Amino acid sequence: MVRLAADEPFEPRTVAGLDVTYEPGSGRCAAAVVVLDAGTLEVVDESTAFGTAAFAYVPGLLAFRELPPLMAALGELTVVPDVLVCDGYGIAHPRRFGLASHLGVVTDRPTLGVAKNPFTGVYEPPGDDRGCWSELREDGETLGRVLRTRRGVKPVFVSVGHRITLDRATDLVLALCTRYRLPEAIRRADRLSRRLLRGSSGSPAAEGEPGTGRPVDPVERQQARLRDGRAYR
DNA sequence: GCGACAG
DNA sequence: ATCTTGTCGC
Repeated sequence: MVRLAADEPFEPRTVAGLDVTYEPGSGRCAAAVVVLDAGTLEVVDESTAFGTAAFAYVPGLLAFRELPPLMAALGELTVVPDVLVCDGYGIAHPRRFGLASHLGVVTDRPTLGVAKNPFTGVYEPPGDDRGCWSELREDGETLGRVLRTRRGVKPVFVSVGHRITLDRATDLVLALCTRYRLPEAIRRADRLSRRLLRGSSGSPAAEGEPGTGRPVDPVERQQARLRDGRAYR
């Protein structure tokens, strides 16, 4: 297994953005993963999965709600991304283990979290220019950064998930924010999951690629990959 | 005790 | 997260 040393340059070639969209009334949801070329930001691969929320949203338990559909979607990818950009928090969590942390451990991939709203910790507003940031702290420790990705816009909250430093996470987020407040990878995943959920009313299991000898069910396919040691190892 | 609280 | 039009500003 290839593992980077703490001070080794981190040059991801592919970056995955992840997101889940929910249907208003029911617990029906759609997860999407969009993989971009880290240099050109062009789409390299994308995958989706339908799901049903197992329980109502509870602050602090987001990972347990979104991990299943996100893992199902990840299992549909044809590539293993170099880093996962999650919609939410990593270490900046009441128990220091948010969605990005979970996804990192389960996939054994570098991960980071980008949140649109504050959760836990205190901070001062960062400067108005793109790239300005302030520390998100709690109990004398640094949990993440409040980062301005565009001049004058509301900052985002960046935190480490797994196998990445806060410096690299910050750099990567800025590199992914070329035109909007949020990283391009997350915006793409958001759009895809929305489109998927809107454009389907009945059968929640109409996904899959026919003709391939692999399992059509996302969960089974992911399990098969793990058995073969080909995914996230 | 009360309020706040990622998506 | 989602319900939702127009509107102000760069």
